[in-house]
Amino acid sequence: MYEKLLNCLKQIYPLTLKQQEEICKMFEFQDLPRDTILLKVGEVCNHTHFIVEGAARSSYKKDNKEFVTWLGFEGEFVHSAQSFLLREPSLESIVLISDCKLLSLGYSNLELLYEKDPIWNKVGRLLYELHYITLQARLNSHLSMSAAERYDQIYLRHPDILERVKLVHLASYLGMTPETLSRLRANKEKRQRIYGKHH
Amino acid sequence: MYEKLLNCLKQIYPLTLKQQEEICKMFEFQDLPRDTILLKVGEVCNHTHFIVEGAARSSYKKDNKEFVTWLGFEGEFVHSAQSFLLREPSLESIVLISDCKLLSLGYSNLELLYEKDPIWNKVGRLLYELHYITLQARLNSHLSMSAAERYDQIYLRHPDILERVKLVHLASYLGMTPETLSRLRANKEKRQRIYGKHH
DNA sequence: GTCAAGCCTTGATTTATATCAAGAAATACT
DNA sequence: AGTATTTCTTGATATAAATCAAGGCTTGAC
Repeated sequence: MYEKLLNCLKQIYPLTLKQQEEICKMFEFQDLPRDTILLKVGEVCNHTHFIVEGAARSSYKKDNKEFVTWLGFEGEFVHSAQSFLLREPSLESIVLISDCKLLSLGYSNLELLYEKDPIWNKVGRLLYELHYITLQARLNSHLSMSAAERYDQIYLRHPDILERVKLVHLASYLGMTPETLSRLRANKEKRQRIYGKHH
Repeated sequence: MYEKLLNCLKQIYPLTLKQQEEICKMFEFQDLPRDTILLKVGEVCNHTHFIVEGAARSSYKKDNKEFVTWLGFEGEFVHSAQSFLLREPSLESIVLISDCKLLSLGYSNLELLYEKDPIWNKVGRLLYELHYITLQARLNSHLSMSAAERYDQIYLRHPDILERVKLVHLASYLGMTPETLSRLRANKEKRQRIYGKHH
């Protein structure tokens, strides 16, 4: 149960057995059905959830439209960074896309960890550094890529996502309408041939 | 000279006098003219620069077009996160927009700090957490806002930017062409009146 | 198996923004 | 000061993607 979590953390930084034990004690296991709402807009996010199995999405609404800010899968942490870290009402909600096994860490438990052993500040720092780099790449894809390029990129890197996430949500995550995504999917082969000529 | 740096850090986390001294020793002062290239694409970013005075931009090229990923001013740190943290060739370049006074911290000196006192891991973590939240807000503005809304937002929050940054670069930073930004600027009052009716 | 609900696709049309092009302002250069 | 270069504005046109609208699949419920 805790293996995946420990693997994830050990990839960031080597941990002693004692440290591994220490951190596992802080997490609480949850087995939740699909469509469970982990966090609502306006609530303060009090947990970060490590996804052992399943998938989740973060999103917010504006003008009655849903905007997906994040899609998370096995081996990743979910929370509203803005709410969890700044201790303010969340601007986004978090909902399970499929049945999930989660390991959840409360904010106060995380604070205890930070106080107990400085190693956790280091792990936290490294985790956030990586998240930042990932997010920057995503922002760049919006600055300099077309809808088709963004679709092709995710198709290449995470083909599995397409099957696990509803079209509407993937479209929103990629910053386009479901209709556009549907058409891109249908035209895939055609585009591929055209690109081939140039590159 | 070091005041601004220390103020910035102390706002993140309180520092003892000893710690303040310790960190200041690690920074090197630089007074550089506008258009100085701090980092080229393909080089490994070996410093993070704290801007004491002046402004800088990060950007990359694609299809001969420049995309501005970041604009930085007094009181902020500049570096290519991807290159500095992952120790790889940078995907973006960093150029000074105006004459700048910088306090620059080498990667190896930062590592020394991290080893010397665990407090710096905490400070680093908090800094990156904040950066992450800021970047997420920027991504959201691309997911759910129109070009006009993005312009109006920066106009409200950082009206000074408009005067300090060339139109081309601000446009790129906001994810639009210079022509579009120019027109938005010209239409500002007209839009304001229309918004007024609805909100 | 049939019906209903939700999800995806496809087509026609509209719209925001990009592109292309030329001229006007501003800035820097000698 | 006067010219050259860069930067900004404005207009005309093109285009990617959104919106509107309808129909066809899936999936699940009874």
